[in-house]
Amino acid sequence: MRVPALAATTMAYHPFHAHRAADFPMSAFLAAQPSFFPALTLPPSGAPALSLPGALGKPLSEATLAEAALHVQALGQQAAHLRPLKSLETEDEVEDDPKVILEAKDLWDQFHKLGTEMVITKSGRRMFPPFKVRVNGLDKKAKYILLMDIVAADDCRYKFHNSRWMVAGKADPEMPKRMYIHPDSPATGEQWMAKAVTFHKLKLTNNISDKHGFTILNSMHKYQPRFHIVRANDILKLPYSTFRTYVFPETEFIAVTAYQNDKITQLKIDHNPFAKGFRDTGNGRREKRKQLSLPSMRVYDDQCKDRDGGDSDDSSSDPPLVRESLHSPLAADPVSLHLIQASKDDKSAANSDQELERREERSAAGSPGTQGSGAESPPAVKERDREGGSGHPAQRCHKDGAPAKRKGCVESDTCYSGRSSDREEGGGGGGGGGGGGGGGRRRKEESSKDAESAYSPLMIQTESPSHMAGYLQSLAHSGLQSQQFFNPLNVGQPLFIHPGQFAVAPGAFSAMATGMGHLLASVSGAGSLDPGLSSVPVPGASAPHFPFHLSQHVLASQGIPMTTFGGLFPYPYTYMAAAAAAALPSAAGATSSLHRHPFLSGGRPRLRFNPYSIPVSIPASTNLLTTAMPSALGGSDSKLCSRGSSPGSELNHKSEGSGVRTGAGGTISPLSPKPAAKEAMNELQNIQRLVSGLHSQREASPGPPSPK
Amino acid sequence: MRVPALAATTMAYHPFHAHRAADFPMSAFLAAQPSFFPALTLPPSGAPALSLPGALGKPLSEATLAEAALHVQALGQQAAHLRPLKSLETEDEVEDDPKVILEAKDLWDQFHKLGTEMVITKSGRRMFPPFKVRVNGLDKKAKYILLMDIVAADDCRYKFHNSRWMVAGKADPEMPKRMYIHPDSPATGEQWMAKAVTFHKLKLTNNISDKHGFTILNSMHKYQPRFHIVRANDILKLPYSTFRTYVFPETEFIAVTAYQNDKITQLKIDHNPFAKGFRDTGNGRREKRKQLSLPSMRVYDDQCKDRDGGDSDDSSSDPPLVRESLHSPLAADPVSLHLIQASKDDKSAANSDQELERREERSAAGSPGTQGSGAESPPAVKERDREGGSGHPAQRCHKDGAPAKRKGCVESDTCYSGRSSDREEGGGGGGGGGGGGGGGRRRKEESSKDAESAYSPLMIQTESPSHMAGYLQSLAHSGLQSQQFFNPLNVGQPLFIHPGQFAVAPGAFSAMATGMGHLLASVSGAGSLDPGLSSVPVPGASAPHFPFHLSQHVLASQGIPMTTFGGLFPYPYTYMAAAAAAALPSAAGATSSLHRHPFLSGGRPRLRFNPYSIPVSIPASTNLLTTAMPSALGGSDSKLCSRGSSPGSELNHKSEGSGVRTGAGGTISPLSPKPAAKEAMNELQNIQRLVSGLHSQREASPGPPSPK
DNA sequence: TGATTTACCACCTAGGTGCGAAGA
DNA sequence: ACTCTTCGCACCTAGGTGGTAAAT
Repeated sequence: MRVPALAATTMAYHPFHAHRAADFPMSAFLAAQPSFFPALTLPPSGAPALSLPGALGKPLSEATLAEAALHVQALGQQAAHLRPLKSLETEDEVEDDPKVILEAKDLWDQFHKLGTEMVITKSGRRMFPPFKVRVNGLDKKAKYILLMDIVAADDCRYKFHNSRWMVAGKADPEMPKRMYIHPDSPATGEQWMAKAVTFHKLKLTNNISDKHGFTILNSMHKYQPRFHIVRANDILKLPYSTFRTYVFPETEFIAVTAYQNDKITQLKIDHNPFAKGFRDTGNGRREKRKQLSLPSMRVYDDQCKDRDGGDSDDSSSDPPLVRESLHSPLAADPVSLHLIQASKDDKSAANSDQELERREERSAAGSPGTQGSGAESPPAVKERDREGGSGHPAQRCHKDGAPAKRKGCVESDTCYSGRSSDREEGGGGGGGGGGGGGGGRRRKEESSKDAESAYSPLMIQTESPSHMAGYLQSLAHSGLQSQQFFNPLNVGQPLFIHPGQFAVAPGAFSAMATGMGHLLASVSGAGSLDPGLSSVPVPGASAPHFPFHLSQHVLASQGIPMTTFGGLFPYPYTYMAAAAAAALPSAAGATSSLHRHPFLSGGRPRLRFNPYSIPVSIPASTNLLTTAMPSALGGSDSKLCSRGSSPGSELNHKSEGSGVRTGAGGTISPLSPKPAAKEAMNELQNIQRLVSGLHSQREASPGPPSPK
Repeated sequence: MRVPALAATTMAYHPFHAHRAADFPMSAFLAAQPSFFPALTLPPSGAPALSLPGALGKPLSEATLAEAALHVQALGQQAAHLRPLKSLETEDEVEDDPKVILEAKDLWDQFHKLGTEMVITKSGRRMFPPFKVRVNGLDKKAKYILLMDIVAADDCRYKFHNSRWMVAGKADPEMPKRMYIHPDSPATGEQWMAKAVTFHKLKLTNNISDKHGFTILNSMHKYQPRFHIVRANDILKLPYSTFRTYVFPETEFIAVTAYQNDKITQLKIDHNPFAKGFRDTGNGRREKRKQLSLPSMRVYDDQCKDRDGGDSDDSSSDPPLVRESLHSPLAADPVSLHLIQASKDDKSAANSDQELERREERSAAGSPGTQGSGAESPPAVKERDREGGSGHPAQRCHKDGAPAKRKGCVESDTCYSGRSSDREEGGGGGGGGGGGGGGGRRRKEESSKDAESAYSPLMIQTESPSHMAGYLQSLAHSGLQSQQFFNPLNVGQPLFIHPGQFAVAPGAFSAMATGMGHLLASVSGAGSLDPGLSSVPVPGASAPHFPFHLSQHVLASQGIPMTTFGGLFPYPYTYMAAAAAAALPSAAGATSSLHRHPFLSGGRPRLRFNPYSIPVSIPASTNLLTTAMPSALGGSDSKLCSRGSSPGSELNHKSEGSGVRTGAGGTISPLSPKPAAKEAMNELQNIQRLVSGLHSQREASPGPPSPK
């Protein structure tokens, strides 16, 4: 147990890319890299529920940042150090150190291996493996707002051909993405930690005219869900707050209007209670899917009825998640077993009783077949940071093949996590190793430019009402139902450990996160690559549009057009940080980052903005600047995590041999605050351009991010 | 249209009655009287969405109060004056003037006429006519918390014998009642006003060990739902905020474990979509209820699918409400028709477009059979107030029979709104006039004592966190689902007009409400009586228990024991004001009041407190003091509103002849602040007694309240 | 025996699923 | 042909209703 695998992440700058009218690909960039801005990811192993100062909102000097980064780096290599560091005081008077665990990680992994597909319909469709996480390490009394959004994972459009996902051209323009604020927000850390936080209310649609506030996606495009934690007691303060973003690569998916991969269909039918009618239980379910002998029926919903305490989010009808590894033949992959086992091991943040209970449940119910014995050596990750410094490669391969960069598509037939149609396809038992797609081929499309340190790590905690207030008020947290089901055992445990939990100078991490840190390192569990980091502070936005999406249903019911949100952003600067996710075996390799305003500000109805877009009213005149992470780092990854790996299609598919857990060779990506500033400026300008109708097409600039 | 009927209410002091261990009957008192503390009720007719200063929390001199009262009085007689008064500045910088309309009032009326029954089950049961209101007059930007609770309506236990509800003894001890905070709270006035606010998530149960946070009621006991509006941007501030309470007498009901009155059963089946399976639609519904020929099927759910915009509250499965008068034979009561018509008339707060739209819908969809032509001469009500002044009888008989006092039960076979088993029982068309119960017999059980103005209109807006914070945090507004259905036409329109909308000295009314005003007059629509008013400031409570019930489901899911709430109250003083509800024909005669902490503080598990109970730690040594409203005022009422009227069983059952609309002879009840003060003191003492285990039995003191 | 209370059930409403035919 | 998209459906999950019969 306790694989001390840590991956230090570095910063990467991605050129601001405006290939879509009024659509800021920012989100896409971030999504492209499993890890975003500065953030630390550590294996939960041995990490008790640290309540270290996760101070937010304080600017930090670069020097401090550097130190912090170093600290992180050091820590990143020895998770054991986490505990002793715990005794630091926070700046914000609030001690938190969020740790996020993806629920039903094994189920997600099963889908991920096949190439997850999510149906999008006009009327809105839920995600099937429900996006559900458990959060620990929050300050009990402090209030938090939890959100999630779904951003483009790359620039490609796909097609499912010959049982494989192939890149089918460049991505279509993205509709502005919305931040889905968990209906229980804001709530105290204690409340959030009391139960799993689910977002099953979030619905996906392909209806660009959707009035419900659902997330509009493009069919046949790849997306990456993201989870954000913001310490704020009022949604009105969201814009001025620091975001801690967590990305679980295994939740990546391709939006479809109809399932393409029969295996995915079968997996959905096998695990989604609502599709029970299609199971081969003797009843007359539809034809099709006969070939795939799927003896493992009802694995998902059995023993899943909500445990007491239910989960959060609202509504009632949310099917229970698989508590542990499924015995479905598709899940019999050896790799799965290993990962699952690991999951059981990671016991980070074992402070709360409930957490302990959860663990116990997990262990007790653990499915023998899928869980091996934890303690695989996690990938040793290196971290290097600071402005202009060389990048630190964030290891990441937590059961996945070639991580690499995402952005950019090669219009070839490179398969997307094609899935080992051959492997583990057969029936019951353990499947073969990594099957599937093309080799780990990756491209660095993001052109990294250096921006002048035009702005310093300014952490403008603007508390002024601003014009946004109006929008906010009209939305103000609208309570929705709290979920009552879903209480599966914690299968996947996030390996991410927030910087706050490290004993760096008080507030160091927070400062980084809020102001310009961007130095946080992320620990990648299995030697996964793509430690892409990007920090994109955007100066001078002053538009009043409220980019948050409080609640799809609520808004819809209130007749509040989603278009009300989005629009120009009222901040002088916006930061976005990304860190490689820790990918310890079994732990949900969440990629997290600290940044500000990760949401889109897609105001004008027709002008589409990505969640990270921040239209500003500054005279347009420059070009984009984005730091690209070394996407082709996956050398070692290829071995352990190789799998389909077309330029834009190999995030984390199919976990391979057990070797995954051992940090594959890591590449170092640059991690410095300055570049971020420059980038911000550039982004701003870019935004300007976009706003003014000038759509610049982002070009892929291969090569690792240039640290400045 | 626009029946200018106005009823001025006066204050009545009811003796504090402690017939139940640790249970403060305060709530019962309030519930007993349709009107509570100082508050104004005015017909919405001609009253555009006034945004008058509804300043809260400012003390006012008695002189001012007197003036205000006079003003109110004058206004009460001429609704037209309302508009000009609108241009006053508020003290709180917030302008609001809440007006509440009960949705599906006609349906409620139908039930009320028969004697509404609500099933309570171990697993929790919703209320059927869903408690749903529309709110107007709120400050668009200010944030409000909306709540509701259900308090005992009297001291009796009932039994259904010979098709009649008879008093069957004294009430059993009440379990602590919880405040059900609407899950969307806090939200802006704009949000609240955008759609109907429903509380269908609130569930009733008879399981005293309920862990879901449902409202625990005693079977065979009568209850009165109440609605509260609190201007506060944080639930944490609830304890220190002013409550504006609205009571809709027609929502009174008797809790049962199984329906007693077949007519009620049939009405439920006819209108509750979920009971559609029991309708006589040829299908094989259960036997029984064959006798009641009920041709009006599906009246409720037809054309009721939620209009866009849905209603608020959460969850999804909330059946739509009848938009207008139902054509069910049971609804054919002539009185109903009249009232309904009136309801259509009141257009107060016609400022918002949506409001206008609603009205249009209402008119358009109005059911001919049940709605007559508005413009019935509203009951001219007289109001007299001021300290020690003679009481002003709040006319109230809004389709109901003898209002009278509630508290106290006569263990005889006096029938409870027995209902006109004979009348309108027959079939389809319009029914007869008021059928039913016994004559308007009422008793003044509350002994009115004069208390020295020991305390002044203190409006302690305690903003300190207090110990309650802890509880609050653990509860903090938990978002629940927003409702998506229910969008019937606005059938019932509240006649209540908050004092704030009158042009008295700025803050005058608010002061009254918050501090000790207790002078607010309430306009009672139909010459109903029971203008009972009671103000009960309770000094020196300091317990930390949090009496709020954020969300049943949420709390339950979070495993937060409801017992956490309740307990001693952390305020030095608590005021409760009651005003007679305006009972214009058709308008939902909501009784409203301004007061603080209307919720219970029932801390000790076994010691039950009523919502208004405020255990204090002051040395016990005095006796109760409650101002009793002239319950026997109903001379004219008897004629118009007579109906079953056993001491504790004749709140508002069966609307009688059309005369209801014309202010029946009004009796004047005393309305003065001083008495209130005294009462407060007495109540305090009473509380003391209760806390110390001394249970004093309240005795009915006949006769109108003795103003000081 | 009679008054209530419970547990269980059939029947509904709501709405989440993938299927499969029909479009585009 | 193909590749997607759309729409109505059958089948489920969730859970709200009163009936019924048994229990209290």
